[in-house]
Amino acid sequence: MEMTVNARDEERHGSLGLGLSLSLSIATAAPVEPPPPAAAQRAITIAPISSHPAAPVPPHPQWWNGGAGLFFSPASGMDRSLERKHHQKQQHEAAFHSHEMPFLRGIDVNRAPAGGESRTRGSCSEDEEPAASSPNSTLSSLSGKRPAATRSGDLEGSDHTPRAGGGGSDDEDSGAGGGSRKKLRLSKDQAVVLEESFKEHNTLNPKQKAALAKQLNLKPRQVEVWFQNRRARTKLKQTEVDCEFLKRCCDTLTEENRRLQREVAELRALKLVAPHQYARMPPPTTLTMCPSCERLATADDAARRPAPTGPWGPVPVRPVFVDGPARRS
DNA sequence: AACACATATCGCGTTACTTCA
DNA sequence: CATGAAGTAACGCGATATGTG
Repeated sequence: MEMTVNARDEERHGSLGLGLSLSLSIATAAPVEPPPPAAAQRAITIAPISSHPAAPVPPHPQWWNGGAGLFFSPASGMDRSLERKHHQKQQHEAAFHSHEMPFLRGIDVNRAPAGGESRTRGSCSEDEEPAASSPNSTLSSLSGKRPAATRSGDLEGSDHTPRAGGGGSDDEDSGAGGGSRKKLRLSKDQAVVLEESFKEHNTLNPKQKAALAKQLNLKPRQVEVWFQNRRARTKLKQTEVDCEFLKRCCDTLTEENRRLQREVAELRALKLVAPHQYARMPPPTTLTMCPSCERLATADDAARRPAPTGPWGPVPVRPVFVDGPARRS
């Protein structure tokens, strides 16, 4: 899906959160490419953002609905740097005040950590905590299928995947071209704790990261990676939801366009057949723009439609992806 | 103050591995 | 059992922010 490219642009420019540009001409409503079938198959919980204010919504990219137009305020107008600062400050404060994460209590899924790690990107103090094994995790294949990536630090060479032949101290063997990307499967308990943490805040400050890693007997880097992937998943799901939503918007506008075209044709015909009558008629259809929702509407619409949420009818509500861990049925 | 550099973190795209139908 | 698809941990890279000399 090309949306990822747009999503990156969107992020870089920090303007439109949709990562999709819906260019709709009234005359020619551009068809929106349907999402891949996989997107439709996945179970996606859609919660209207306006009707469920208490529902979990993506933390800082805040959407608000402006009718047919979707608006995006990146963290209440903050740019990315400010947003990050703000977020970090928020989290530091949270860490200070709560001092511990309630969901971390009673989690002892792994055994005691053993050994350290080396990192390419410098040594973060909390990252230098002892690494841990994950006995509850499913161990990946122990035979390397390809040379380890060039990133010598991180999880490569870590000891969280014990070797078949015992040992399992430092897996430097992975670095010298013969290693593999050792992928552990997080245990259910670990995943649950991470999910709980993610629900509270989708980014972690170093303290939280370290605490979480310690509690789960994971490396801080693993926690970091998990959160990064989790954010990516959330964004992907939201993009899929957005795609569906925009498709529906497109369909609606296309139908509206057809209706207006028909109306124009009828009026033209009427003008040809009975010009006198036509002259006495009030202006047939006035295309106006709703000031609040920026929706094109006709005078007929205004008279005809009830206005529960907007001057000219219900305002389309952008669905927000409310997610849990993705699980296959 | 301006600059260079190191470090940390992020998003994104990708890869490789695991799990399951 | 083999296989393909889906899920996901981990990686590489570039961008950005921050701290330090």
